[in-house]
This record gives sequence, structure tokens and C-alpha cells, in this order.
Amino acid sequence: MRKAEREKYILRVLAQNGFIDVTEIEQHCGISAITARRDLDELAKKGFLVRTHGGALKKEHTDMLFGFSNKDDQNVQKKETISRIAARFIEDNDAVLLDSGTTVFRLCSHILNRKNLQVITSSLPVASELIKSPDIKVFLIGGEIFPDRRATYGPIASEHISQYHVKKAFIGTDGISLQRGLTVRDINEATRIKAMIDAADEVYLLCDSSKIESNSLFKLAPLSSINYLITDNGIKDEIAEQYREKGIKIFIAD
Amino acid sequence: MRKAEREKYILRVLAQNGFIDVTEIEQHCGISAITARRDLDELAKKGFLVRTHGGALKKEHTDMLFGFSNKDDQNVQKKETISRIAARFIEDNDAVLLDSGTTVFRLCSHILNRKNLQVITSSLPVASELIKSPDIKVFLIGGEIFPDRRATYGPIASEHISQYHVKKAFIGTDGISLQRGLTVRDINEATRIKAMIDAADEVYLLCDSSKIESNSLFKLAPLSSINYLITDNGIKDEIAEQYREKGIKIFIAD
DNA sequence: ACGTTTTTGATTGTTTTTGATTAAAAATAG
DNA sequence: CTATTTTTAATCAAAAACAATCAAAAACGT
Repeated sequence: MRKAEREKYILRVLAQNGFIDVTEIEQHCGISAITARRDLDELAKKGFLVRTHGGALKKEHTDMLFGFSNKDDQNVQKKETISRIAARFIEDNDAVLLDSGTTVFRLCSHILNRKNLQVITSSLPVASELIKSPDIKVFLIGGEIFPDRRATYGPIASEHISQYHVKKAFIGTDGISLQRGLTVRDINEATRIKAMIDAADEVYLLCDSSKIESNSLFKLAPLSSINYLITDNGIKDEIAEQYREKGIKIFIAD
Repeated sequence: MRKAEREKYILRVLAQNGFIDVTEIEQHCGISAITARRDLDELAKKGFLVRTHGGALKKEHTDMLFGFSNKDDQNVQKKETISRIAARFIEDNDAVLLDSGTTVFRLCSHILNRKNLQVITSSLPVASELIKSPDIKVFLIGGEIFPDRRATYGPIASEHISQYHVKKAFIGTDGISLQRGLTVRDINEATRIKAMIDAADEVYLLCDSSKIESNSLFKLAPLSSINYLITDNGIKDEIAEQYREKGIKIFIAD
């Protein structure tokens, strides 16, 4: 049985039973245990399942809040690796701002074990994921809810954000470029992200490489307003160098 | 059965029955008693359940995401009828405040078809339910999230509520009595509900009859602060009459 | 056909999980 | 209350699953 075929089988069993174990894959597909485990590891890395000892569990409902409509393997994998790198910058006892957006959302599963963490977020999925942990205090930013994004926005939200001060903010944008700085599709997102940048000492931008050196409609902040750029290895070396010259520290996931 | 799968099973049984015992796990999962106990110990350590002799008890905020588990059928039915009555008071073009709590939450499904409705809520489940409708604008009240209740509370939330003014507010309490007025178990709930009452012209209290003429720990407002009481047919006639004399309009669902 | 990449399996030692055995603690019955 | 049964805690050893590394096989592009 081919790899692609096996992946399909694994996901199908998971959707049905909620669980699959290594030996079952081994027998059903006629492969060695180690290959079965590798299959699961890869699917876990892409975010399609949760790896456990001896098998794997189906991802929970909150993880689907943003839908699996973009089952684009490549992008899911990129976002997963980016978020994993970003998670390393969130430590015990931190107070952080987390914006909405799929990449930032994926960050959540990697920081559930932090102790005494305070998280301020505008995102409902982020909130619902993080309140699972008893050691994380979650503050929700008030305001009108943008149904598509499952996040609050608008003047109330922006004003609310300005009441906080945090060390680190993790944000996403639709575009970033040397010339135009940070840009987004929606004006409401723009004002909210701007408020988040102002409320934080250090700003981390999570952004897959396809968005680098591309522009969206609304300019929200200059390049200088971010301190860290976390992206995937699709970024060209000479571009990365130019960003570094602007004083931005780049971390490349692969 | 694998460990991960067993944990899922344990939590599922707990969500349903509220209790699970070691021998049941032992038999159902085909493992030794000691392993079953170890499973429970670990889950208890993570805070997902409360360990007892011979088994474990459910802890409130475990595996439900943005929903509520249906505890016992009797109460669910009462709450359903109450919420259906309450829904009749919410009309197209209204602006309403909805508090957290299961009874108010049930209201949501009955108002999804309203047009041009504006809803302000502190409840994450309410928000996530109502954003399904394109004709309802949802405003979320910011603040710290109370994980057990899936709602925001605290000084930020109260202050945020005071920025709004609405015609109707729908709230729930843990107790109501002629002598002590409205009471709740948690001080944080108290201040938030107080703020909601102040922000609304008309206050609707949704309350099953078991809570009428019973008191909880924190007094939050006098009886005079509510205008409507919606309850089930468990309320005694003479009690209802006394409330009416105090100027409260009572609606009894059956 | 050739070299390259991807996929797979075997090997090693390590970690996690599991169950048996013991004595202590808690619940139960008389 | 004491005696009996049940449940637990603790320790240990076996089994299963793991990670890491290497080499063989298959698929791939040119």
C-alpha cells in the first residue's frame, strides 16, 4: 500500500473511531511498525492528528474552528513549523498578546504546558484552546465579533487593547514588504493589529514566505514596528538579508 | 486499548454519568486495576477529574469546548421551555444583553432567525452560537475568562458593560427570594450581572423554579431591579402572587 | 541508463507503559 | 469499637513503543 493511500486510510479510521494504533496500521497496510509510526509523525506535523504513545488521536473540535477547507498540505505544514518556532519565544510567567489568524492559532497547542502564563487575545478559537490549561489566564478583548475570523475588532476592541501592556505580541498579516511595511485586506484588522503593536514591547510577525514582499490593501504599520519575523524556508536569502539590515531578526523554520 | 484511547473513554463516561469506577474501566478496556487507577491519577493530576476511592468524579470544565454538557434530563427540559418563552421577548431590530449560564444559552437557538439583532454578551458559547447568523451582530464583553463558565468577568468586563446601553437584558442567577433579592455563588458573577442590570432598561430573569425562594452566597441586587421573571410551572401560586405584588411580571412555562 | 531523491526496513539502545507483588490505608460490616 | 474486605501506594521487572542511525529498495528526473 502506497504512502498516500495509507494516509487516506489513517485519516478515515480516525474520523470514524477517533483513535488508531500503530499495530493496526502495520497489519492492515502490510508495512513495518516504524513506517507506520513515520506516517503518523508526518500527519501530526502537518496538524491533521495528535500523536500519542502507540497510535494517534483525532484532532478535537476547536482545532477545526477555522475549518479544514484549506487542506493544502504545503501551507498547513508551513504554518505548523512556523508556529512551533514561535512557541519557543513564549516562556513561563510571560504576558503575551495573541492575534487571530490560523498561524497564530496553531501556536496554542505548543504552549499549553506553560506555567503562569497570561494571554490576551482577540481570537475566540485561541481563547477556547487555551482555557483548557489551568495554568494559563486568558483575557479576551471585547468588541464586535467578525464572524469569518472569529475575532473581535472595531473601535471598542482597539481601545480595549490599549489598556494592556505586554512584553510580546504575536501577530499575522496578509502582506509584508520592504517598501510598504505591513498590510492587510481588511481595515478593521488593520486598526486592531496596530493597537496590538503599540501595546507590546516586542512584536513577532508570523508569516509564511508567500506573503513576504507582497502587498495587501491597507497599510497598517511600517516595517520598523516589528522586531522578529518568523517564516518558512521559502524566503530568498537576499530578501532575508535586506530585512536583517532593517533591524529585523529573522527566524526561518524548515 | 491504548492509554490515549482510554483517557478519552474515561472523560466521555464522566461527562455523561458524572462518575466512573475503576472496575468499569478495568473491564471495558481490558486492563489491570492498577493501570486503570494510574490513568485516573494522571488525569486527576492534570485537573480533568477528581479522584475518589474506587473511581473518579467529574470536574466541571473538562472536555466541553464552547458548549454545555446536558447534565440531567429533567432540568434540561425545564430550561428549554423557559428559554423558549424568553425568546418571544426578543424581536427584530432589538439590542439585547445576554449573560452566561445554561438557560440563557438555550435561548440562542430560538433567536437565530431574527433580523438586524444586536447582541452583547459575556458568554463564549452564546457568542459562538450566534455568529452563525449573518443578521445578528455580536459584541463580546472583554475581560478575564472564567474557564468553568466560559464567560468573561472581572473589573474590565464590568467597566466594559457600562459602556453599553440596551433595552433588554436577559440574566440568570443562582438564587432569588423576596427577602434577599438576587444572589449568586461567585462574587465575580455578582459584579458582572450587576453591571448588566444597570445597563438595561428592562431586565428579564431566567430562572427555573428550584432556585426561587432559595439564596446563594453573594447578594447582587434587590428584587426591584428586575422587571420580568420567566420560570417553569414548579413555582407555587402564592409565591408567584407575592412577586407580582412587588411589581414583577411573571411568565410561567410548561 | 544514470545519479538523485524518497521511501522503507533493520538495528541499536532508551523511554514509556504495564502488571505482579507487597504492605499500608480506607471503607465496610458486625 | 474491632475485624474483614476493598482500595491504595510503592517497588520492581517485563513488555511494548520509541528515537536515532544506517543501509537497501523504489521512484524520480534528466
